[in-house]
Amino acid sequence: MSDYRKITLSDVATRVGVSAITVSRALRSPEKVSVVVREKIFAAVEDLGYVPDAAARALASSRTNVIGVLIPSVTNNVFSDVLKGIYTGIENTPFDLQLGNTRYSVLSEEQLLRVFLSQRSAGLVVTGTDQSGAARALLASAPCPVVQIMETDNEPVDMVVGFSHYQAGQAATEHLLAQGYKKPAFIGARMDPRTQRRFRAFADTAKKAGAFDPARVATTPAPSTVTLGGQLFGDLLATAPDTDAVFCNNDDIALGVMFEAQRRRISIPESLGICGFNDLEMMAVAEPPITSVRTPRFEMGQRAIAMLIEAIGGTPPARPLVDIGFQLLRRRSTGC
Amino acid sequence: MSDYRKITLSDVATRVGVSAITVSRALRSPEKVSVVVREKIFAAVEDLGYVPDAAARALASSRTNVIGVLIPSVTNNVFSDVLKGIYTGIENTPFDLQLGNTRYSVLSEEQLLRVFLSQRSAGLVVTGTDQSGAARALLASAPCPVVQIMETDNEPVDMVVGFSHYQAGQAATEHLLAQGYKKPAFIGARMDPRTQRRFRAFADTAKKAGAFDPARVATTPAPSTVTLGGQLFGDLLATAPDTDAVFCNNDDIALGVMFEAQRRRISIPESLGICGFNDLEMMAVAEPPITSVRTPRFEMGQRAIAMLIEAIGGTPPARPLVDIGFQLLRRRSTGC
DNA sequence: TTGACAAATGATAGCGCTAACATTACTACT
DNA sequence: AGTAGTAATGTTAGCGCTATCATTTGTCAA
Repeated sequence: MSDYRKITLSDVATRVGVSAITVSRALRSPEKVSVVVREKIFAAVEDLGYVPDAAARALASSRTNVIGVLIPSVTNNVFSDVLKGIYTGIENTPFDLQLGNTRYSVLSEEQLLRVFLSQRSAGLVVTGTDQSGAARALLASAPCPVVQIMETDNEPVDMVVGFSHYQAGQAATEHLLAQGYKKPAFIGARMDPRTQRRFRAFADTAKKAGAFDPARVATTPAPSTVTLGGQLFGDLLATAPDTDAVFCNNDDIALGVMFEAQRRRISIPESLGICGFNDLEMMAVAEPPITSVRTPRFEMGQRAIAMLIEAIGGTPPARPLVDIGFQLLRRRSTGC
Repeated sequence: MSDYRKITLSDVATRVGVSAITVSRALRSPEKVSVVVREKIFAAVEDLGYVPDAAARALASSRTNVIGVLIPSVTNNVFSDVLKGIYTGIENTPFDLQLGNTRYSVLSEEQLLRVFLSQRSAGLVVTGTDQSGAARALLASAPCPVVQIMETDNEPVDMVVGFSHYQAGQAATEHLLAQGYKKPAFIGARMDPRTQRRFRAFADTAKKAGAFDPARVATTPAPSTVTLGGQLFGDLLATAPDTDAVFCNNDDIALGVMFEAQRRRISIPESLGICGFNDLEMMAVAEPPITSVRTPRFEMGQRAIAMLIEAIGGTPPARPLVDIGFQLLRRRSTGC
């Protein structure tokens, strides 16, 4: 690779005996080049191992094949599942991904957005609908399609794929109440906007049933872990020992609650009902299996990219708002 | 953004009253520009909201700020922890990340490598040391620094940050034997090269103690999940019901084994010892807590990027081979 | 056969930046 | 004051590709 000269368009052109622009056309819009020439060009490309220079193309055409993706965390299970869907969605397309980690900061998000826009991204995927004012303005006037993912509770800028976190929280809470639990609690970590909507749903629904007590709410801004779930459950029992059910922020928290309950010999589901969120794969096989709300994370990523690519191609989807739904999975941890 | 003309270097230059190249220098190597001019330039950049065009820079300098990262999976916990380290490592550096998902295929890996090399990546991070012959050749003659991560068992191409999976497997197996287990089993999914090295260590170590029985090995090429752990454990008990300990491929499998054992009322650690691998956060708080081998995944990513950036800067680290070690965490699941 | 028109190909310029060399401004010393 | 030497800035050209417009070739009807 050291004394290796880069193979360029004109190398291919010379080899075939045509001009560089014809090679460019053969690669970009093959239908504009005669079949004979086209095939000779493809053969030469293969032969020489020509790989187009993305930077040169971007500069010349002032377009890129880069889709910018803004997510708040690279480690969180939720987003890695969404990412997997996104990666699957761009497979066998000419698009590349550029990931931006906002770390749950609207300011980082705004800054990354500026970078992506200045680099003429072909499209953008952003998480949630709670951007800063400036960021929303940037998105609204972005020269490329934008998909917001994760939630449908707010008004989207362009397209959106998600589900209603409020409705999901409501469904979970109603389930706990329907199972006969009288004193439900909420445990939440990393109270991001979506978690907050779920909490609001919990509070509203419990209130309506006369079962809401602010003492039965344990939250923290720290990122959620199984350990933290156990600790918050401990805190909760200290202030509200009569708690008989917990709606957890997510499944990590729920697992922590389960382990801590087992440690304290609190019987699940008799003395304690547990409901998680996201339905991680292990929830179904835990002992006992844990009730959770399944969120179609992989599909969300896939759909988002599919819509984006369609829109980049010039045919924006008829329905720019996709509610991908959720599903309450009733399991033994809530007496099912 | 629609009828918005891109702000370029010469816009800034005109504003300040210098030539474009001076602005370029002020941004690239500030020490070559007088303080007075430099500050005026910075002010103008801020003022106009100038953002350099990465494509133009790449084309002109035939260098990029893109570090290519090749990992076999975007969802696996192990790699998402490594990724987190990598992301942390490039924070506040001028570098961007481009992720390539090889999906455990050496062919995909080779292809992605070609793309990254043709796009003049500033540096490369690749997973493992088991590339295809062609890929190894590409890496060996790559015009940029390369860091291999995850394992130190093989000869690296350039730099490497990892640990010995063989030694880790040995330590785990010796621990099971030392705890008095006589009939240890191995359960593994997604038998990638690193898992295979751990298995080889298990087999060698058990053999040496006269405790190896091929009937007590359950593996599958499918990706590991908690559910799969439970199933493989069931299979294992069907063929080797006298198994008294399990060394698991990873913690997901170990959790599955634990839940399945609980379901079958097999007491842990009395009738069954369980040892996992990776030490996911929840292992310490599971009930019972599960013995595992802690692997410094975050640190591995961080160190890898730090070394790479040093090398890109022209000062390759003195020791290009970093064994970052591992740690056996003895917990109740093996009677500790 | 010729003209009209479409299809196929080519020539030219320029995207925004930096490498390489050229020039000018400044400093220090004889 | 003059000169060498360095620091600061400028000029020119070109990275590899594509947009735009120009030209050539091919096709078909009259």
